[in-house]
Amino acid sequence: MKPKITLKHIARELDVSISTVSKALKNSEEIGRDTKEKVQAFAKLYNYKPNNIAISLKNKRTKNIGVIIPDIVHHFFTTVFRGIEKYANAQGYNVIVCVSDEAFDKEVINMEMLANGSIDGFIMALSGETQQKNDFNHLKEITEQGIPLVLFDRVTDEIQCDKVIINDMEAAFLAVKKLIEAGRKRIALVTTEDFLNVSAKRAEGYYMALKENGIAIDHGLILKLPYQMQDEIMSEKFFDFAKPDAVLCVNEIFAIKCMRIAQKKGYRIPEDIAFIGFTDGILSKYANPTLTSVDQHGEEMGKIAAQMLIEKIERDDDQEVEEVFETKIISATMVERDSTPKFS
Amino acid sequence: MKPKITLKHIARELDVSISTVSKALKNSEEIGRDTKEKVQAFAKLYNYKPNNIAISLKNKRTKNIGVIIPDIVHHFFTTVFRGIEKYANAQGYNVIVCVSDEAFDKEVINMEMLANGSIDGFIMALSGETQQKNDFNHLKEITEQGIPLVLFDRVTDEIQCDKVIINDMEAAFLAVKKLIEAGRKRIALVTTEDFLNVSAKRAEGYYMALKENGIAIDHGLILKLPYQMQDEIMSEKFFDFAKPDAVLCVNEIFAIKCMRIAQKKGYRIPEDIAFIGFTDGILSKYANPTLTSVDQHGEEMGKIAAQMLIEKIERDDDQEVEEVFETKIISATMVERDSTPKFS
DNA sequence: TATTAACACGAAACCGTTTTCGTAGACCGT
DNA sequence: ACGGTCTACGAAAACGGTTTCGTGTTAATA
Repeated sequence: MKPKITLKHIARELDVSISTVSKALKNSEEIGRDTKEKVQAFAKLYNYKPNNIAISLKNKRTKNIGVIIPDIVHHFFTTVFRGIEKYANAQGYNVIVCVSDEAFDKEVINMEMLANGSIDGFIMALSGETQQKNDFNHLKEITEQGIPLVLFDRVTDEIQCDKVIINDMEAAFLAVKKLIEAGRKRIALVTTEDFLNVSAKRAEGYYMALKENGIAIDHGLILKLPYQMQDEIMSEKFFDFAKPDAVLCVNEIFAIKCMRIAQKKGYRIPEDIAFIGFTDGILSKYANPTLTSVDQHGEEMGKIAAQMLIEKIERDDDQEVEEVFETKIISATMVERDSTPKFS
Repeated sequence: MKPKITLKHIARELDVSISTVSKALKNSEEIGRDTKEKVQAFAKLYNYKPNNIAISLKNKRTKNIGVIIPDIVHHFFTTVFRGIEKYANAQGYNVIVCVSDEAFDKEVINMEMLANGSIDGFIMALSGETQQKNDFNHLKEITEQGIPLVLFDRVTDEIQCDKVIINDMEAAFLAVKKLIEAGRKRIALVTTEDFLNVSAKRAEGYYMALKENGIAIDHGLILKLPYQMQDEIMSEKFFDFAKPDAVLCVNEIFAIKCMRIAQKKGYRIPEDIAFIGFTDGILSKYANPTLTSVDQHGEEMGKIAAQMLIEKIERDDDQEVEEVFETKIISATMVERDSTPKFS
C-alpha cells in the first residue's frame, strides 16, 4: 500500500521548503529552472495530486454542488440529474445527491448537512410534503447565508432565487386544444392532489383550453388520484361514469394505467379514447399503444439549472453586485405517438 | 446576509480561547459550567455549525462515498443507488455520484477526481468500455492507495475487492428450466454482445438449462443485439427465421421490443410465445401484457454494497487487520406476470 | 568598492477544526 | 509558608495546501 504523497513529503525528500514545492508545481516564475524540473519530475514519479479537501479549506470553494430531489428512481428527475451532472462535470464540479423521499424533514436535514461547507450551491426540486406544508424556512436560511440556490420544476414563489421550469400551463392548454380540434368533446383530466405545483398549473391549462372553446367544465370529468396511486377501483368507476373520449394525464404512469383500464373495457385507442400524458419517459415510448406525451426536456432543464448555479457561484467570488434572480422557462413540446389521432 | 460563524468568532466575542470554545461545545469535562453554558448559548443563538471541510481535513475522513455508475437514467442503477443512498445517509454519509456514460476515460477521470481526498471509498459498476478493454489499472491504483472499493453487478475477477452480484447464471438457468417444463421447445435468447459480464453469465445459465434437458443449442435461436439497440430489422428477421415459442431476454427493453414485434406478427403472448426479461423495472410492470421478469433486487444490492463499504471504511481507522474480501451473492427471484403461462 | 536590483528561495500566516500539553490560580494539608 | 493537587483554561501543533512578504546571494551598475 502506497499512501498519498503530500507537499511536505516532497519538500523533505528534495530538501527544499514546502512553499518552493508548491510554487514549482504551479510553474511559478519565482522558482529556478533546475528546482522546478527536479520538483516536477519527482511529483510525476510519485504521482502527486493535491488534496482536494485542503484546497477547499483554503479557497472556501469545494467545487461540489448539492442536488436534492424527491426521488431518484424516477425518469424525469434522473433526466434532469443527467443534465446537471454533465454540465457540472464539464466545469470541474462534482455532484452530491440527496433524496428527500418527498419528505419535509429529510429535505431539511439533507440541506443542513450539505450547507456546512460541503457544497458551493444547491439545485433542488421541492418535496411534496414541503409544498404541502408551505414551509420554506430552510431555503430562506440557505439564501440568507449567501449560498446560491436554483429551484427546478417544483418551485415556489415564496423564495427569491433562480428557477427553471417548463410552461406547464401552456403545454396543457395546447394539448387539450389539439384534442378539441380533433373533435373530442368529453376530455377528461387525471391529476394528483392540488398541492403539487405542477399539477395545478397543468390543470389550469386544461381549464383555459376548455373555456376558450366554449366547453363547460364538467367536474365529473376530473379525477384526482393520490400520488402513490394504486387505486384501480376509483379509476375504473371513473371511466364508467365519465365516459370520456380523450384523457389528459399529468404524468406517464397515470396515462398508462388509464389506457389499460380503457382497453380492458373494450375501448379502442385512439379511435374511441385518445390519451396524452406528461413526462415523455421510457413508459411512453414503450407503451402499447405508444403514448403521445409532453416532453419536459429534463436534460436541458438540468443543464440550464447547473449553468445558472455555477455562474452565480463563480460570480459571487468576484464582486458583490446586487442580487438579481431569473426564472427561465423551458418550452415543453408534444411528442405525438399512437395514443392520439393524427393531429393536423 | 449573515455568513457562517466560526469558532474564532465565538472565541473573540466571548473573550475566551478557540480551544475553550471547541471543548465547551463538545461538553468537555475540562470546561467549567458557566463557560460551557455561555458558549453553548451563544452558539445556539448564532446557529453555529462546524465546518465540514475543516473537520474532514483534520480527521482525514470526509463522510462522503463516491458512486460511479455507467448511466443514471436507468432503472436498475437508480434502484441500486437508492439502496446505497438510504443506507449511507442513515450512517451519516453523503453520496457523490459520477456517471461514466459507459466510457472508460470518463470512468478513470471521475475516479481520479474523487480519489484525491473527496471521498472515503468507492462503490461502482464497471462501464461497458472498461469491461471490453479489460483495463483495470485505475481500480488497482485506488485499492493500492488503501481506498476501500466495492464493485456491484458489473464486476471483474482482476481486482481484489468486495463485490456484490446476483446469481445471474442460476437465475437464467431457472427461468429457462421453467419454460422447458411448460413445454416450450424452441427457446430463444436475446442478449448483448459478450463483453458485458452479466450477459455472458445469463447466457451460460441458458446453455446449462438446455443441456441439462437434452436440448441441443441452436445458434439460430440466439440473437445478439448492440447495447444501444435500435435495430428493428435485425430482430424482425430473427423472429421470422427462428420461430421461437419462448424468449429469454437479458434486459427489459429487449423483452418489450421483442414482444411488440411478436405481437405485430400476430403471435399471441403467452400462448404462442412466452417472454421472460431480466431487470424487474417499471417497463415490466406496465407492459402490455405485463412481463414476467427476473428481479435483481437492486435496492437490496445497493444497501449491501454500502454496508460493506462503510464497514471497511470504519474498520480501516481502527487497526490494520489483514485485508479479507468478500463477494456477496444476492438471489434473483422471478416475478411471474402475463407474458408467460402459469408455471406450476 | 559600495549600492542596488534581480533572482531564488524560505518563513510564516491562513483556512477552521481538534487535541495534546502546559500552567496559572485556588485550595488543601502540614 | 510551602509543596502538592485540582480545576479551568490557553498556547500551539497538526491536517495539506496557497500566498504574501522577507532575505541572502549574486551580478550589474555607478
